[in-house]
Amino acid sequence: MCNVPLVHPEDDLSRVLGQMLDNDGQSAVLSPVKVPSVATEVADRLMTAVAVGEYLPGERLPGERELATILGVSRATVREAIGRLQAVGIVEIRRGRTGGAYVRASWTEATASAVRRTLVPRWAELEQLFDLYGLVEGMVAATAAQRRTGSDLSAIRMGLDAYASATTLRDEQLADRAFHAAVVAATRNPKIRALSQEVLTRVSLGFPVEPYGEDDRESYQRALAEHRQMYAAIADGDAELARDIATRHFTITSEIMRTMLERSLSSAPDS
Amino acid sequence: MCNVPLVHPEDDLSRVLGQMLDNDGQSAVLSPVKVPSVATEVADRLMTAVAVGEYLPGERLPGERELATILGVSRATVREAIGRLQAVGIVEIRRGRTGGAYVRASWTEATASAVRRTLVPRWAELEQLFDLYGLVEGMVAATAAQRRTGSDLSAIRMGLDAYASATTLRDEQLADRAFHAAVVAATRNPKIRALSQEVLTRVSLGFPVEPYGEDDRESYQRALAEHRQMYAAIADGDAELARDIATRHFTITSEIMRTMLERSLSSAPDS
DNA sequence: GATTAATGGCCTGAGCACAATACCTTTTAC
DNA sequence: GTAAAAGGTATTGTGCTCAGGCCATTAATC
Repeated sequence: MCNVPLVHPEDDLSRVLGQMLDNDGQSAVLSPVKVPSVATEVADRLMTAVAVGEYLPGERLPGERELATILGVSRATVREAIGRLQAVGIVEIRRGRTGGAYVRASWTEATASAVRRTLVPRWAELEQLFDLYGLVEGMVAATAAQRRTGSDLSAIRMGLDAYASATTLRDEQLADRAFHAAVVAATRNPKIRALSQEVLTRVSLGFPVEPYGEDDRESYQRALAEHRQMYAAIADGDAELARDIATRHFTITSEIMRTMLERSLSSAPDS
Repeated sequence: MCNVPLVHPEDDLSRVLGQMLDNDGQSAVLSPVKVPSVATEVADRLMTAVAVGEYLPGERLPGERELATILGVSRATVREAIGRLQAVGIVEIRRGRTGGAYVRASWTEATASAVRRTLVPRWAELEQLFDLYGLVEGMVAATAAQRRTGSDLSAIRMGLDAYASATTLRDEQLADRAFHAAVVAATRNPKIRALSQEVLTRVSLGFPVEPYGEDDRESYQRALAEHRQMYAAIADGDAELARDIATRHFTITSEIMRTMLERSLSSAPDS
């Protein structure tokens, strides 16, 4: 009654950013309001989880009931969200005792179809996002180089070593995440971390786009080399070098997206 | 039936960013879902408009019916949103023929109260946002320096000249907006513009925080000098210089916020 | 000074998304 | 073969939002 908050008191103060990142850079202030449904929000979260590698191909998402509890929504809403991931080919749903939503592992026609339906209409927008992604990650790396403490550095080092010694795809992926997480943490600003993760999600559109392609040794070697360079630059406190390396490094994502797009177009370029 | 989009097809692809920028940088993927109401979204839009200078102190926002039409929501929703801005002291509502929601011009107790209720509980978060703001604007300036075309440069020049020759507060403000808008446009990426504007809004929390303080010549001179330096750096294509200048320049905002906070605390530090 | 127009303030009813809950069906572990 | 665990389905209630009309207030206009 006497404590009406400006927006949301605790949970939500910056969601507007999303709204604006959508409609190009136009002043969206006077454009029609569009509030996402809860189901859409949940679908976004799950996509993000997959994109970030929280759930790897072949792994199972939490059950519907569990997700409903965790997310604080009804099971019907979770079902609708999962249904969208299924429709788009991100997960495959199995019934029965060991059932659930499993992240799709390999490239199927359903995946290709999903790629066509999502990447093609958005490609122009994605080009802008790739650009932004590189810039933001460059900013992150440069800031990390300037601010990293000794413990930050050792955390990054651990991620690097783990990545270098990874044998399985899973280890590789985990180490990659740990490395980048450590770099972002070295900026010592949680908001930067949030920005970085969000831009990644927007860029990847829900597909696992980290260099986890099936046994792609070339990408791995390149990523490893760039990780090493990035570590060195951050250790030296060379912000500009770190920025350059990071900006280049994260073009991997856009290249993967490009590859996916081309593959989907060549496989069955119909509707 | 066969075209289920990943998230939203057209209107909404990045809103999640907001959600995540809120909850620190924690992995918000498994946290409870919170979808904003339409009323909250509208309140955010209006706050943004005021923060960005779309409506200056003393000016009137569009009428309830008009806003409802423009935003595509019901009048009841607009009313609720405006009610929040009023409760928080951003606007003052007048009735009758020339009535409407007027942006509060001067420092009132209601403003002080609003500041206490919004700034104080969020100060730690705001410090992080100030930091992010400077980094992002530095990134913008550096990118602009690298990519600006001749026409970009002349647009920036126009904004600079207009700012230098501004006599009224209104002119000053408009020129400042034009200058910064031109710089952002020079990055040639609408997504960058969206990011910049959003971070500004989050930082300013709905208060007009640009250096439009009542006849503050000192701030004006400083801003003018920094604008000149920034223009020169961008014209020279000196990305690093532009970055440094911009990062410093945008500390003005955080300083103004700091001043507001101190003023509100000294005036009536009760609830 | 009376009229009129423009505005905010208020109310009602319909529609819809979501939550809560129970129950059914399928599949697998034991 | 049975029980457990998971997805599939249906029902009901609630709160938010919209649409629309009407009232109250103020100021411009005649």
